[in-house]
Amino acid sequence: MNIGIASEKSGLPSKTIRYYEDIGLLSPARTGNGYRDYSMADVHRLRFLQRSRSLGFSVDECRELLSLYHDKDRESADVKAIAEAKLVEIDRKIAELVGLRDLLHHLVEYCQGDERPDCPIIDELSGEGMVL
Amino acid sequence: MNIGIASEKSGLPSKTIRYYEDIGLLSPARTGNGYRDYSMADVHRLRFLQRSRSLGFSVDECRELLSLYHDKDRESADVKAIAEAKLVEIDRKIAELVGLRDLLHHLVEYCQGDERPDCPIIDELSGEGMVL
DNA sequence: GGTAAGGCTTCCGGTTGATGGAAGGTCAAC
DNA sequence: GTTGACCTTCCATCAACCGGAAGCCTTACC
Repeated sequence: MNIGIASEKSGLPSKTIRYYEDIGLLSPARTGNGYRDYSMADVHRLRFLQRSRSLGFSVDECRELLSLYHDKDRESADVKAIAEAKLVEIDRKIAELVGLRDLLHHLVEYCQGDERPDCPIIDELSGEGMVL
Repeated sequence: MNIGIASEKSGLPSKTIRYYEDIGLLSPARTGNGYRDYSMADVHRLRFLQRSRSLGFSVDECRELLSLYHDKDRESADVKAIAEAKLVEIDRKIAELVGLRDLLHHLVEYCQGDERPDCPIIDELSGEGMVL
């Protein structure tokens, strides 16, 4: 199957699929004319990558998950550890963003948003604010 | 004042300060020996940048905020609009991450995390899961 | 047989926001 | 006079791709 079809089936752009091949995440067969030829197993692998990436795993983590996926003797604890680390990281990111939002929200509320030049947001950024 | 001092005073690494100059965010004077020579106004500008970036504004948004900062006739509404757009974006990012966390959390809870190979996380990623 | 469209190939460059390092000039102290 | 800290420029690298150019391959249509 050509890359266009693999792209449709996996939900990944062709560009991304070639990129994943470049960095060694898969190596499809080639037909006589030099076209890449994807098997169903390749597509499966691509979908795995698409799902993992959309769950926030980095490409390197995906690489690790893929090797665990193919390791029939894997221990589920190994997979769980990766997922839990990711969870902690996501929680940290959320907390950081919430803090950011609260601060920004506070500033926006205090800003009149009219035609006058007084602006607590600018004051804050310039170091003359009362919040930070 | 040399870049090292400006770095200390602004809280930005020297590398970053030079980078900001490269992309046209400031242009300090030079002394006879070719060293950059920062004024207090430069340092003020750098702190403004440091604060804006840490509030999640992109470099281009910082550029815009800086020009509003120096525009004595600015309307606070202009600044507020930028901040509000950023707020919406941050909220969207938070919602996305929360969704991600919930899903991942769900998977981690269902995973035994023992020495056996059965793993709902891998099942999910491989498309054999029950959640997605 | 010609040709036009669309899909495929490789390769190169750009994105964002810096960061690391090499090679070399400068300055202050001992 | 030489060490060490600081400064300069330039070039490369990171993640995870995306866009586009130049050039094959295949298929359809006349």
